[in-house]
Amino acid sequence: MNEQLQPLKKQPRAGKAGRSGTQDDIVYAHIFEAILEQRLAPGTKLSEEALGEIFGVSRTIIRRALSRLAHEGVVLLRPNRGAVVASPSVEEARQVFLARRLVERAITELAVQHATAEQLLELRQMVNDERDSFSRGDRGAGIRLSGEFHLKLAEAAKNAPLISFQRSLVSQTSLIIAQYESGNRSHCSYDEHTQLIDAIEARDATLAVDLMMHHMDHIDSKLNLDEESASDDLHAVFSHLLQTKKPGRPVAKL
Amino acid sequence: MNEQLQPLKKQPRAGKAGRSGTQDDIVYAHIFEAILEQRLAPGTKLSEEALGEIFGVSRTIIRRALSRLAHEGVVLLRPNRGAVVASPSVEEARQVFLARRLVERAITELAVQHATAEQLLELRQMVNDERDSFSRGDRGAGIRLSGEFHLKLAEAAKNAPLISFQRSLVSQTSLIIAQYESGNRSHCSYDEHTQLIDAIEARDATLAVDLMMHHMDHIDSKLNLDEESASDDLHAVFSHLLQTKKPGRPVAKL
DNA sequence: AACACCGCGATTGTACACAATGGAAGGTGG
DNA sequence: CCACCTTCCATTGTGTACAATCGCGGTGTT
Repeated sequence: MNEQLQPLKKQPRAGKAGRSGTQDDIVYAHIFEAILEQRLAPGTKLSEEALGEIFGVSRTIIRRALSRLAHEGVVLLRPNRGAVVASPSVEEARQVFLARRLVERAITELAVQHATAEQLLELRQMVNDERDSFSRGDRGAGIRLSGEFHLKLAEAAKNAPLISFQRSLVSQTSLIIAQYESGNRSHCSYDEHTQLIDAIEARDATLAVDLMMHHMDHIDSKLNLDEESASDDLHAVFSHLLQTKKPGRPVAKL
Repeated sequence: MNEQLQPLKKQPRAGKAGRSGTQDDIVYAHIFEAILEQRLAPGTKLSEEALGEIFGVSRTIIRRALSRLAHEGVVLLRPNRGAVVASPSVEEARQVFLARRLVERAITELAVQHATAEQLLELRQMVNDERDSFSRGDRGAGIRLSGEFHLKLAEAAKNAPLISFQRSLVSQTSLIIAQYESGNRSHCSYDEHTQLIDAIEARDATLAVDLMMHHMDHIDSKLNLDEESASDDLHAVFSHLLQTKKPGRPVAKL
């Protein structure tokens, strides 16, 4: 029953002993990462007790983490029925992408105004990491890092509500990509990220926004959202019916 | 020690007794309302035990409600120090308003496309309620209803992420208005709301967006955010220092 | 007299025990 | 043989007890 995932009990805590409040974040981060890297498939049931045992904490902590994940839209919390990894429908995916275009445009404009040299440097570093995991063939990490790039960009926009919203949107986008990505093409071409940074550094708002919008187009076009999504869509439809303890075994009968 | 606030124990619950899952929402809604109607001043400490006694539920429920309020930005959750009513700084207020302009523009455009006749009717009804509480002199309810109008409009836009974001923004805006509103002028002139509905019903996107942007301007202009906010700002700065058990008594010495 | 240290009280953080809900399997009647 | 109902079990929802942490006041020392 226990897959090994991460044995991580509470670590010895190299730093201050007082910050016990980090346990939530550890659990949250690990589940989040697992979902984005598709080690947890959409529709998988997230039992509180099982997770508690895995991470070595009580259900209280797990529950908080799940609640937070639910608020960001990557986990679906059904009353009295437990939590499952969200499986966004095509319509939900469309809504997320619409909202993202909106937010990304605003963030880009603001980043052109406010981004510091240091932040631009950090952004370039992230693109490097991204390229590394791509060449390493680590698809999951690639998706995650690509998301973190957009989140970092949001921070450069210096608007707290937008950052928070962007975090939620990026999370859901990553989930959607993991679920719907068509080919083996790269998810977020890091070239585009580099060009974007250049435009921002040049303080060219028009160009930057333009690049960002094209970037969004490219992400869209890599997904099977439009018509041909029948197969994946079907999977999404059924995935929340199977109480998939053991993913990969097709239980539903056609 | 016990101010009377709301004696409300758990109400007899006209409906089913089984749906105890609503308790969260009840507590959440009441605290939220109390904050928006300024019965709870910014900076007021929200003790879990006290709230639990007031509402007749255990700390577990209170904690969830507070966590949710914190996520929406109307409550500040300090680790090991408890929760206080948020007191947005001028800078934070600016960021919220910037984000709102963005979102309101998008929502308006989408509402023009998607609003149904029924939704428009509901919106008109809400404006009526708003006018009523204004004429009744119930400022708190007015602020709340005005916020609910904008939230309802977001629902007409039919985009779940935007609705969720708008809820958070409206909450924070209401708090900001409660904290910074200058005169006794009406917060959200319901005339503008009516005109907005008309424009949406006429499917005139340009006009509707224009009206909405002017509406935002008017809200801005009623606040003391710009320069003269010294006094209120000072209050905001100190308010999170006083552990105000008994609000209304100025403890800090100028 | 002022600073620093130590212990105390109050409040939050965590874990656990019990109650309640929902689904599933088994039994019975048509 | 199928459908419906009943019973049971697994899992979540809630309350509460205990432990940890933080701020505060007293006391001793320089």
